[in-house]
Amino acid sequence: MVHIWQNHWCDRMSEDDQKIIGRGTWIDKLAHEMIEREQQLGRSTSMLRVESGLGASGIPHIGSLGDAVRAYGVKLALENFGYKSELVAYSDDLDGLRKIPEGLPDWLGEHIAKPVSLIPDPFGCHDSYGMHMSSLLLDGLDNLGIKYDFRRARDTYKNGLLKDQIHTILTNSEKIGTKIAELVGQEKYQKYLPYYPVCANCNRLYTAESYEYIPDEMKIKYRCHEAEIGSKMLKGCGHEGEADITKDLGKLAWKVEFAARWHAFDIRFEAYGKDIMDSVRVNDWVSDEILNHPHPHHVKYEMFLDKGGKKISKSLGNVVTSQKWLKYGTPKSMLLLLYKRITGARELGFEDIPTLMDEYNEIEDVYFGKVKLDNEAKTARTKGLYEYTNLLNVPKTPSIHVNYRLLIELGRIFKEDRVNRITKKLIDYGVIKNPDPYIDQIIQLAGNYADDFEEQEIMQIQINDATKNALRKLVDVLVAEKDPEDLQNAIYNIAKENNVLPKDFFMTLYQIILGASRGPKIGPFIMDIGRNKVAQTIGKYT
RNA sequence: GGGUCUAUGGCUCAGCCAGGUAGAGCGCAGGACUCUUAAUCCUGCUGUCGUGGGUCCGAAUCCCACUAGACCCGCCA
Repeated sequence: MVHIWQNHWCDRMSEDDQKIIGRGTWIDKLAHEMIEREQQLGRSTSMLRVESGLGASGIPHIGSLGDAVRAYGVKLALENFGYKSELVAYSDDLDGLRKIPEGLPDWLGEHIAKPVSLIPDPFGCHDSYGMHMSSLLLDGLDNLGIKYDFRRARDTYKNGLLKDQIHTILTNSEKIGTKIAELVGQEKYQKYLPYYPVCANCNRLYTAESYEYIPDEMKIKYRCHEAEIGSKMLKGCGHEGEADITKDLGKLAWKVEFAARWHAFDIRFEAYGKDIMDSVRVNDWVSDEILNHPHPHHVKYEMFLDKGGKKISKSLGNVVTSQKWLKYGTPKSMLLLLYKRITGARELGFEDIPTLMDEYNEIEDVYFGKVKLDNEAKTARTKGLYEYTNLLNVPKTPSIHVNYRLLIELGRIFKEDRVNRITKKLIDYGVIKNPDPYIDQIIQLAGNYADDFEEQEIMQIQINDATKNALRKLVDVLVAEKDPEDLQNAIYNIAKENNVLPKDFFMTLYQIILGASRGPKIGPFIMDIGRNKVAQTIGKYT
């Protein structure tokens, strides 16, 4: 009966031409749309380049990483459809430093408004502040196995790669200024040129105001005066100068810069966060109408928010970074997070790691056919998600699955010699058959999680005289030579003999030994820790 | 002023972006591990899917309106 209906539905679905595109994920759909659009535009499809911008002004959080990871996913999908593609990772290291990120030294204050690539690295390991921040992000990408073509704003401008675009934009500045006001209501570019030179005297960016462009010489006239950065007024140095747009340092304003880059690098796809939606609208127009380069295909995504629903700020210190994530979760758990979906607001925290770790195992089971889903399209999509999570390079055999939450629980209990003890427990439980290097790794990760996110059960241990007597008896038993299998019973009997409710006695023991109100079966557990050691601990309470 | 997202069990959320049986964790109830307490495991319970319309054979899912909350833009990048 049911089958007949399902066939009926399937017929319907195929009549509606619901063919699965690529591997059935949003990534494939996006790549497909993109290819169709390029064909309609009649542009060459010999190289479909995708881009991701990397902020370089603060500690890169998982959102910045997500932009690049997802762009890479699109690249993979394009290749899967038979096209050549590459990912350009572009570091905005000519952006000026606007405020000192939390936790970084105060002396950065004197570098406010300077391009981050001209500020010394506070950590002392890279050529500049900007390069340090970019490197953190690139390191994150490397850890995930993502390949990219790295480019820097500083080199791009210094080598004059954008000079033609800058020239065209500046000679059309009036038209652009009017359009910006019309599109987003921002009027300043009706007065000023959308180009910020770096002041040759004081190295500052936003204080140098450009007031005239000399097309024949490709030079900008500017004066360095006071400007408002954030909520603070910043004094300019009063310098007046000329900047050569083909080689001197300076940069286009964001409202027009993407367009210049898209044209110069021939970019066909770039995702963006909703915070720069307006800039993208303007840039699309500039790209289409001023530079005659049909703008790249886009997809908009929501920001990652912290658990309180606040925007994760790049300049705040305490955020979810890929480096911290990998302390608790595998690279694949992070890729799964980023490839699962792109739409929707997301409140994100480390507490999502356990779910993702286990979810990876679930989709792996689907991929290898161990678990069947009812719906064909969903099966395809889930398999596709698994493939992208493995960057289209799937393992030949499934990994050994151990529930991550179980490992966290065990991690809270076993702190010393953790890997060996937990492995032994897992074998006792029948979860695994033999020790395994991969499982060792997961135990480490879950152990780190247990250590850093221990739920602090603040409780007062109340011990009455009867309990104290019982505890003393127990210590006697523990230090004596005794057959371990009797221990569970012995504890139970000691409680009863001393008129203590077994339930309460066990709880007291957990509180003393674990600092928690519950725990594993206590007899074997005490044997695991060592009788003498437990006797000592209990002794302190008698 | 402009824009986006969110609303699903007691709690936290997944499912929605490619419509086809309403899901998970926590919690709660019962059971298994020779006995009593707990880890763990198994089973079960908890739903007018924010409101009102629309499309469809079929809507948590797509469209429109509304309500409530959050966020982004209107400095700058």
